[in-house]
Amino acid sequence: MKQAIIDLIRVALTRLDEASATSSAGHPEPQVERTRDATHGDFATNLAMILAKTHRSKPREVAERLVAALPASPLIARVEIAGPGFINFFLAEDAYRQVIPEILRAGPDYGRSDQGQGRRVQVEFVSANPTGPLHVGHGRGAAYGAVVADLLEAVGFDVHREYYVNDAGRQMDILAASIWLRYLELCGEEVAFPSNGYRGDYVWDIAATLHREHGEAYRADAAEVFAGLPPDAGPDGQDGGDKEAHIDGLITAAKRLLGDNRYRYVFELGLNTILDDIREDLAQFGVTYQEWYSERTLAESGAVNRAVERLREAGHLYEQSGALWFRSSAFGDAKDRVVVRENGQSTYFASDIAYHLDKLERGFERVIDIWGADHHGYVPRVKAALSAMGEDAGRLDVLLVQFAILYRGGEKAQMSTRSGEFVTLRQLRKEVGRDAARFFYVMRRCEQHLDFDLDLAKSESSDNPVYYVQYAHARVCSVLRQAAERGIAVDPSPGTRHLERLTETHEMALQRTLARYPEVVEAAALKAEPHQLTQYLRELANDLHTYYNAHPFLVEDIDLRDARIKLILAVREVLRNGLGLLGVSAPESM
RNA sequence: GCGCUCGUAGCUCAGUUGGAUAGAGCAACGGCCUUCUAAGCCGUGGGUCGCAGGUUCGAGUCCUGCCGAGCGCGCCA
Repeated sequence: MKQAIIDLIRVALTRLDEASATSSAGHPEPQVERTRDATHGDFATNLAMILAKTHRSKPREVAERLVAALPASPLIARVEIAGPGFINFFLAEDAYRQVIPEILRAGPDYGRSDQGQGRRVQVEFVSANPTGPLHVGHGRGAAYGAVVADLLEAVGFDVHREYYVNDAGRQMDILAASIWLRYLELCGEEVAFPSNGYRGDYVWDIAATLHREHGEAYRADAAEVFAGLPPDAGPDGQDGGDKEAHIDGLITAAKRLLGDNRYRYVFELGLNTILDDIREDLAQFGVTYQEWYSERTLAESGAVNRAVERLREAGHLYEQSGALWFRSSAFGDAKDRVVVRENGQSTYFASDIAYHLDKLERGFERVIDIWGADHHGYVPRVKAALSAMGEDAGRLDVLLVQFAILYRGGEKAQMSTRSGEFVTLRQLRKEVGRDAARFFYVMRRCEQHLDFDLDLAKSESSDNPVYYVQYAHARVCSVLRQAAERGIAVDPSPGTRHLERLTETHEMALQRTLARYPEVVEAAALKAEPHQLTQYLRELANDLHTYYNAHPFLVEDIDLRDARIKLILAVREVLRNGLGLLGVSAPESM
């Protein structure tokens, strides 16, 4: 509908150009927007005020000429010039009545478009290290990424969802060592567990699996393990020890005492157990991927070396005190960064460069990374690397998701401060359910800290936005059940018969809201702002509830009744489609 | 110290890329169930858009400087 108005304005512009014989070159794309205020009509454009500058005439005069040049359209009831020079369009009532048959005809496809024209977009999200279960912070990235991906798909992009598995780094070695030490404890060894090790129960579980399946085949003498290690630091870093050196020593000892094969086995057991857990956790959260991309394969395939070589050939590397540095400061980063360490190992950053190069080489037109906001400092260096290799860093968008802070009973509940462990995503799902978790996570702009009120998410009241929207859907279903019980025929066909009977203010408002849905989906997708959709669904639900309270639908007047049933069928379709994009269920009764 | 993000009603947040009189939801107060689910609806009150300048027809939105909050600033991942 918006597009139709833009087209009308374009015609008016060319007519004006022909009349005045001025060059038509360089007309800006007419900006048409929904009005905030119904007294300003349905759509408005500020075009006259923009043109007034170059035409050196008064905005209102330009507006008058534009309006005079507008072709007639059955969609438009009237056009007004208002304020400093706005042109306001009032749609004909018939224009809105087209929306119901359009929705009923399109069904699940209403709101979808081919705007993306099948262009390939990658969305990489969550990508948490497989060193433990996902916590509530990852949950927000998961929900947000999943919805952004689904939105992009809905508007016609070919979306590739990817999880980058950090299966190669030191953290994984620490996990393997942690598992092994717990295993040794199960074997009866006395172990001073390192302050830097992973302490969660899941480490015990994996150790127990190892012990159950392999008995004492992986056992070593604890005294031998800890022999000659630099001392550990205390839990809070006091006592003067070096916890990093200590744990590195433990890893080396584990590799030496177990040998390559057995160490590898422990390592893989930990990785696979946790990855399976993450995969299952996300699947139950309604989050799935096209690809789980292994960091290890990146190194093994030589991609990391190739990326480093490309930087070297481009002349952006230099050596200093034994390490190889990338001159990222020449590309907008705050300082230069090491890509290959003094000990010959490449850094995590080097893998990241290779990974992002690989993304672009795979042919994605746009690459979207969704990171926790604590990683924001890495954005400039990754973009710098792409630029330095001659790639277009503009193809990469990094969206930073702020933390979610859980509240219970008005108190922060995010951390159990004792163990320093986060609440897991699984616990959250168990407590508030998948629907509430999905909805709450995407309710706010991603740059905004999220206050996640657990009590509210669980409450069965209109205060709870999830229930509010879901109830609107259930309510329509309930009315339809009533109709069936009373033997009233429901015709879901997309015809326009009797729709002219919809004249109440509530009915016009509802149709207006329904007509807006495709615009909301498009904006939410292109701007990666799922909260626009949650916001919209609350509005639509509100319109429905208001209507419900004001007018009975199943009235004696058959024509009016049929029209009203079609209207609420359309509402149900849009609620269902919108909730579907959010990964939230649309229950038929509550 | 430097960088990124944020600052809008008592609370949680929107604000259509610079537009018209800044909006919702909670919370507070007052109404509406013999009628399709009251898990709902209607009404009332509530604002120096952190502060100060600047840009222009027009600023919550853009620029500068302060103030405040969060997060970063490793040859860690």
